[in-house]
Amino acid sequence: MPAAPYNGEVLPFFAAMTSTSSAPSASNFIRNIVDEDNRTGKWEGRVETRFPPEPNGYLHYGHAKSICLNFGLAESYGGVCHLRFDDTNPAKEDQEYVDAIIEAVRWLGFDWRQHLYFASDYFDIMYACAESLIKADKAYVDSQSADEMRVRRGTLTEPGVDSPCRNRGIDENLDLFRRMKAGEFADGAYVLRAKIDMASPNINLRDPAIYRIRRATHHRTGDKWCIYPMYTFAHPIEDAIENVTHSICTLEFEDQRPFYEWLLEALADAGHFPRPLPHQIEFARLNLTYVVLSKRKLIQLVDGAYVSGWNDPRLPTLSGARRRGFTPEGFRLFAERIGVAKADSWIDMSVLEECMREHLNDAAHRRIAVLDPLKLIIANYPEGASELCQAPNHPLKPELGMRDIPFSRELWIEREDFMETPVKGFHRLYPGNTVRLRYGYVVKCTGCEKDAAGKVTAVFAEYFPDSRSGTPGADNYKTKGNLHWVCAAHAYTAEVRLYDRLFAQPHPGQRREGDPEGFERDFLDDINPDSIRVVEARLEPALRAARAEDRFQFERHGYFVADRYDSAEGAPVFNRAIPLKDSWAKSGK
RNA sequence: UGGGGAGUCGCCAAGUUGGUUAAGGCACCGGAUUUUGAUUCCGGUAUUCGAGGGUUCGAGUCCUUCCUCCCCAGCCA
Repeated sequence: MPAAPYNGEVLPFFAAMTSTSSAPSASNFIRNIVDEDNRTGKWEGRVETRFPPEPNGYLHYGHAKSICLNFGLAESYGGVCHLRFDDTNPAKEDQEYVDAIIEAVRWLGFDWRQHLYFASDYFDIMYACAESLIKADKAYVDSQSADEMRVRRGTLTEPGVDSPCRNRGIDENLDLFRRMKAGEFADGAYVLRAKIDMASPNINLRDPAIYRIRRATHHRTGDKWCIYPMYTFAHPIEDAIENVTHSICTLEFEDQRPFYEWLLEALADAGHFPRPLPHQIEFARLNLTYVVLSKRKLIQLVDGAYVSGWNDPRLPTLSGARRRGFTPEGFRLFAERIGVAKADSWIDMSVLEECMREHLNDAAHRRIAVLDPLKLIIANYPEGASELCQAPNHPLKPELGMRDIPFSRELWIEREDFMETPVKGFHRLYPGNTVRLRYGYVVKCTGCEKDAAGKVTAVFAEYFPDSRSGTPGADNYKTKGNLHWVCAAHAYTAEVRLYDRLFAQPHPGQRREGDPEGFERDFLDDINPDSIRVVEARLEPALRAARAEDRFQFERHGYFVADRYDSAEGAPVFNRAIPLKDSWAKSGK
């Protein structure tokens, strides 16, 4: 069914929307942990997760995996998932991103109910936590420069050495920290550090910095603060404040978990938080072929104008996906299908594409579009005459009704559906062959007309008046070919963008066989030069009424969506989300 | 060479305290239906769990040695 513009309602859960999947959630290590917690009663049955983006960029496919994981987990255990903005670094963040992130998560169909939070709302509590750490002699103010700190941190194989400030007295630490807050010192002059163990084999435990002086206007707190907590310190506190039970993050934070636990234990000892404390669990982030997901590379693509912007349909951003015609249901299916584990893995882009097809096949109304028009003239059809043929909106769902398609003497057919001298196995139009014009008549090709350059300019055929679809005579005709067409006199001519994968290589920028030793390949060199093709297509008249974001299957072509930005009332333009599978093309013709 | 993780079919991924023939999905290959060369539907596809030793009546699951890959030395998240 055509998608209505988003109206603020939460989409029903995927399982209820499609007939293609009702598989229960597969078992995974996180669900096992939750099951075990429920068995022991650790959280008294409560499941509370959170999706905690930093508002410093646009969400991409990788975030979709995390969103589906966190919200999906809460959903299936009757819990809640918070949407929390981890806005602890004012230098990088902006309201523009929080708006875009909210829109994207909502688009995916998830509901955080009243649980919309900002780390910046906790700055007072975080500050209080820092003071109590100092009072417990578990934090100190360091006056070393960043360089000095780096040098004394040691290396992967050598222990670090204590800072000269490590044994500063509690009162002095408290005084300095308060003055840091009061704005008495320049940026970088001091930093608050947790006091743990400079010789720890885990570098994250070598007295990590937890508060820094940073004069920058925060998008929410303005200039109220000149000191800001570091992620390391802020995140566990955010989880604890919100009573999060399972704090799910990606693998690179594994080494951070000991600190997460050290901090929360210390704060629980000081009476800030009750036990049990939130449990950090790490999973492998999404890696997808034929695309890049790193923020740095996405920025290069946008800034370098390799794409039209953050919502370019070829970009793996969620705003791009939406514009492309990908669907929330498709993403949920995808998340379910790829699973969750700790092993680094690469998912092939075709898996995502197939998920989109699966949902779209179920949801999209069928329409007819000729993307590369070639004139077909039915010589024995009365000139000036026309009639209406009927076609189902969805062959698998007769209840969705039919629509009328005009038919007359001159039609547009797909250029690739005609061959003057057919290759073997070709059963479309060629001189002497008979095919059915879908929903219309059976027609016999009689020849074609060519221009001086030898290019076919028109194809001729004769129709069988008693072969019309839906009439008794239709059954007397058997054809292998079954072509789509659009009446030339009634066609709606519109721009259609045919998108393809952004990169031509599964691993953009990765060294390939044959590359000279030491050669550094630039991922930009692997951009697919044909990732977009714009055509002027001839569409069946009904398509003129399509509204922004309406999705269709253009029969024999693929799934398309009316562009949400460039479509005007009565004048939609379309984007191809994904082509249909084509075993004929795949066979090499 | 310090620490933390991971290695089960082409790609993902289940595999409870060791117990008959190693889930499932995708892809792929057959075949059936089909007015989309689509969809749908059947059927097939790991004597083997990174490699080698060992324990055991029995090991993907326990022990051991080794190999490979990923992450960590921001006052980023």
